[in-house]
Amino acid sequence: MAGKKTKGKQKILMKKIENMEDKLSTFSKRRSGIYKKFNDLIITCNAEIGFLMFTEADTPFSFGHPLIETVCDKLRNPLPPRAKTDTDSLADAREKQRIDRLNEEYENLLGELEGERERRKALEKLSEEKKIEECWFKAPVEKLNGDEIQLMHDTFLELHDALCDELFNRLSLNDEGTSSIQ
Amino acid sequence: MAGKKTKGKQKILMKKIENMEDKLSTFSKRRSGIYKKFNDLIITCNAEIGFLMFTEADTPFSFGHPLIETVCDKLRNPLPPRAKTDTDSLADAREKQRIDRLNEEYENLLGELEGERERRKALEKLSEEKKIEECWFKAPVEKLNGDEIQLMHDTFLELHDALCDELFNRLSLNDEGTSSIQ
DNA sequence: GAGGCTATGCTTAGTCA
DNA sequence: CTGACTAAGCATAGCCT
Repeated sequence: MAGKKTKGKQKILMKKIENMEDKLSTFSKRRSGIYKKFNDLIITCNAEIGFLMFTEADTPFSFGHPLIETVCDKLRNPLPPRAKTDTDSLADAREKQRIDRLNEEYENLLGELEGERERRKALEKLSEEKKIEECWFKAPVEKLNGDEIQLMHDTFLELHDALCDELFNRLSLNDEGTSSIQ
Repeated sequence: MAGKKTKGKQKILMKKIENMEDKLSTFSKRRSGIYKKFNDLIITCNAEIGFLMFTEADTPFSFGHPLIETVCDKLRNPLPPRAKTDTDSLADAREKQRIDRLNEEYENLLGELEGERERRKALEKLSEEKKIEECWFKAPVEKLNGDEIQLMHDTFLELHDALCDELFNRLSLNDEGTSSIQ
């Protein structure tokens, strides 16, 4: 065989993807990839994660383990800072590490705050337009037992089919040329 | 040449890493990797991201887009100003002062952030109550408008991802025959 | 759009500094 | 912890269905 079947993964320039279809595809695939990495960290390092994301169109996505609220609550009640620990050089070393961490956290917190404001604005907008969004899927999937998770999965597939049918019907009626469904 | 220089990346079982040093190393590296992926999504797809994570020891890490430049620089240059010179008592004294100042600012920032969070959560709750009343999977799909159905569809994909991940993880764990999730 | 495939770019475990 | 390096595991862009 001379030619190869596909070009394989090609290098992509780090810039905004203008083509809408490419962008949606990339977004979806990469989001899945990130979620998988979240799971890895949760399992291997026992981490707790809260994640919120909005697309250009303000479509919300979230991920939380355990419940996203639990993670957020932790931010409100940080561990009491150690007042003093100047026992030995080892303690000093720890202090230094702590500065780095605190610095990093402080910078990130600034971003977090800014992000939080943006998100609130987005939510307000959604709320006004009565566009209810992500709620139930924030349920702690991790806490379900095997049967429940299977049932949920099955139910999902059913509903997904129903949605696809509905979408298909509407697209058929509306034809194309207007805003398409993602 | 007979032997190879390193073993390269070896497959890692999806289970909790017990060795503390390995765990810290893995955590740090993977966290960086995830941040990089955040950046990719932000740039290519213009996404807005808020991320919060706690280690077992409740060490906080966060990431937030807008105001991202600061965060990104921080990722690439952990600590620009000070070199990693060895211990100097004068420097140590300053470090300690810095801790207090940072802590103070940190607390202030937390307060602000909490306010924003409070408002956002209130909004989220409003949205949630409205939808969680009825079993979501019984919702009459036909009665949703275009935007709602699109949103619902996306949300299902979210759940599906979560479910698949969960199933996958449980299968992986079962294969290993060890402990439960987390 | 989702799902599957393939080739290739990207990430990272292991190791040392 | 941070950084660097290598090799191999993984993720994914481009295609196709």
